[in-house]
Amino acid sequence: MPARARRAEIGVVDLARELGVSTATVSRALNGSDTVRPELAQRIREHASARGYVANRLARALSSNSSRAFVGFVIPYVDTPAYSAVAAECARLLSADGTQMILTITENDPRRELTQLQDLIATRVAGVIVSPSSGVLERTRELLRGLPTVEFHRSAGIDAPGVFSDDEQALADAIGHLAALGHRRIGYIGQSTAISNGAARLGSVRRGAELAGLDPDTLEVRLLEPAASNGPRAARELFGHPDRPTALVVGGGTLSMPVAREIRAMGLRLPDDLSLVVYGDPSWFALSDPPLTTVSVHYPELASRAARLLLARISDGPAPTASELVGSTLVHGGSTGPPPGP
Amino acid sequence: MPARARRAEIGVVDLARELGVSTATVSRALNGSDTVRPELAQRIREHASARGYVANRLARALSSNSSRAFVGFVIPYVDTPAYSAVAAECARLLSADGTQMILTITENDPRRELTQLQDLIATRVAGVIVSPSSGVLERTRELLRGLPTVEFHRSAGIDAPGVFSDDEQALADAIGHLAALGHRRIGYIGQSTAISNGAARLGSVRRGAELAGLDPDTLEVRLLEPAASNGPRAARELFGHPDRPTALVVGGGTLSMPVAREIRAMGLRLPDDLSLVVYGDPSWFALSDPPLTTVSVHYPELASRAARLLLARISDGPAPTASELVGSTLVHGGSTGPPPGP
DNA sequence: TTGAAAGCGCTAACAT
DNA sequence: ATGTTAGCGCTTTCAA
Repeated sequence: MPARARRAEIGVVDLARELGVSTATVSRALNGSDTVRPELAQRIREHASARGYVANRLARALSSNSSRAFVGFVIPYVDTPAYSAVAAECARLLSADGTQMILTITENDPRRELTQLQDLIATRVAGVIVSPSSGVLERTRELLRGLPTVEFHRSAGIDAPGVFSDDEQALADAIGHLAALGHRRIGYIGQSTAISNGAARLGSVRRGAELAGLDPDTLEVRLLEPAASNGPRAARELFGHPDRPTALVVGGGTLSMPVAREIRAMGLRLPDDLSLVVYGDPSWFALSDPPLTTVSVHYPELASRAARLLLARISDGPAPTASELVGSTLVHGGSTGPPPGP
Repeated sequence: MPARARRAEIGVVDLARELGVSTATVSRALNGSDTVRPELAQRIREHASARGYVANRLARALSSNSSRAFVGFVIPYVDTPAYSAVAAECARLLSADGTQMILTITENDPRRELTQLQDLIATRVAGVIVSPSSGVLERTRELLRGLPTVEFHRSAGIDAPGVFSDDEQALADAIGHLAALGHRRIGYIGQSTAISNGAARLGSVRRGAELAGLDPDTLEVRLLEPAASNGPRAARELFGHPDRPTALVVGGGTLSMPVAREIRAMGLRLPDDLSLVVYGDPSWFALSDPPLTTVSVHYPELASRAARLLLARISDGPAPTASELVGSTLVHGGSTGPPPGP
């Protein structure tokens, strides 16, 4: 017969005792069940709030075996607008729903991703919003299939609904724009095709080239894992010699800033020596002189859709099953112009 | 006699039954208690992992009335490096400790801040890392006092240890640098003194002026709530006319980018028309031409100290009580030079 | 409409 | 070193 530690906080039993009702009635009143006499319910709620009662979310979630107390938010990084903007908006919307958001950063490491997902399941999260790593493990896929899941930015190839940026048009526009200016040798630095959107974006760029009457095979392509240090190296490879392309399109949010910095550090003038199109949030590239032409992704829109999708999935209603696309747009800065004359 | 829903997952009782031991022994083995015969413990752990057992964190936290399952991370915004870099590092370190981080965004709204804190307490978080809003409510302070708390960036005036950027030297250096270049009329756009570090930074700037032999009262100061839209307005007020200061120091991470953009939009050339010093992470200002001189804050260092401080506070050892300061440094870009000639 | 009591899955006090 | 059992604080079934 254990003698547990003192109980500082007040709980349903206290309320019940103080009001001369049962804990069941208290619980029902506090959860807005309609089987409690309205006047009683009112009295209970008032007393609870007067006593400063706050329900223990752990106990609540453990008891009602399924609850929406927590959701997991699993992303590779958070210190880039592609993720931080989405994290902010999701935290906002979920908080309004009374759901707490557990943030985990995979650093694009599949093993960490798996571990974190297991831990989230151990917390009995109602669902997860996830932007998968580039090498999702099979076991991770299985776990995700057993959980209300919403993907964003990247897909792990499970059949969960997701929210993705549709860059096809904007990337094709970018190539078309460069071709119209007279560029014939165009470089592309993008994400590895191991990442779902890496493949899609490369496809869009190639299609854009075709539409513009260029042979897609003449594109000078570098596909990278989305780590900051990879971008600059690719930039030096492509542009570190006189016989270089006259234009560059960067197809990844994490790559854009480092590549742009490297280009700048190499002393190439925009757009005189090189025309540059980056990817992401144009406001981050507005300080550049000239401001950079950007494939602009609408992160807040993407975020609110992702959050809404998850909320719908973990609610009682019909679960949405279709993915959603948010179109990006080409925003003209001043970093593109005619190719340098011979 | 309730007949609850099916139990899909396996639990300690299953393991105990299958191995012919008690649940207590299973629990002890799994938690690395030294009172279990090593060989048995080993067998239990192997069996558990073979059966894919994952402990229910909710039950664990509820039972052992105090646990380190969760901590809260309460910040005004997350889509700016000052917060996202810290969030990333804390998530990393806490995750390594097996602690899950619940992210909440206050949007600098004191009422939301209070609600979120109450919800975190309801989840029985082991502690919170918090960057308070500008108008922390008294009730919020009380709650924080009852919780292992670590502050960063800003202080709510409770006596919790915290990690802060010490900008005194760097800001004084900035003013000194400008004065040495010949500037006599210097503008300062900073955060409201309602925010702890707003007051500190203003003090540093004034002291820097004194040291440089300038009258601090000649500084042209605008103190703002840290919302993105306030910066540009202040910039226009200070520089939207011919009789303007010749230099500007911005003393806030959220203000720097918008102010710099506005300066640029106003057509002022750096450093010919105006010398500019911003605040934050220099890599975000490196794209500018010239790169901006920056009071550079060491966010990752700050973050790892905050996480470590919280981990120490919620551990058994002696609780750290002292705040830590991380010095910032003035990083010279090319945005500062002599004042324009008459 | 309300109450009694059985869990949710785990940990820990006490006994052996 | 191991087992028994009483909780953690809530929700929910069943009975009244």
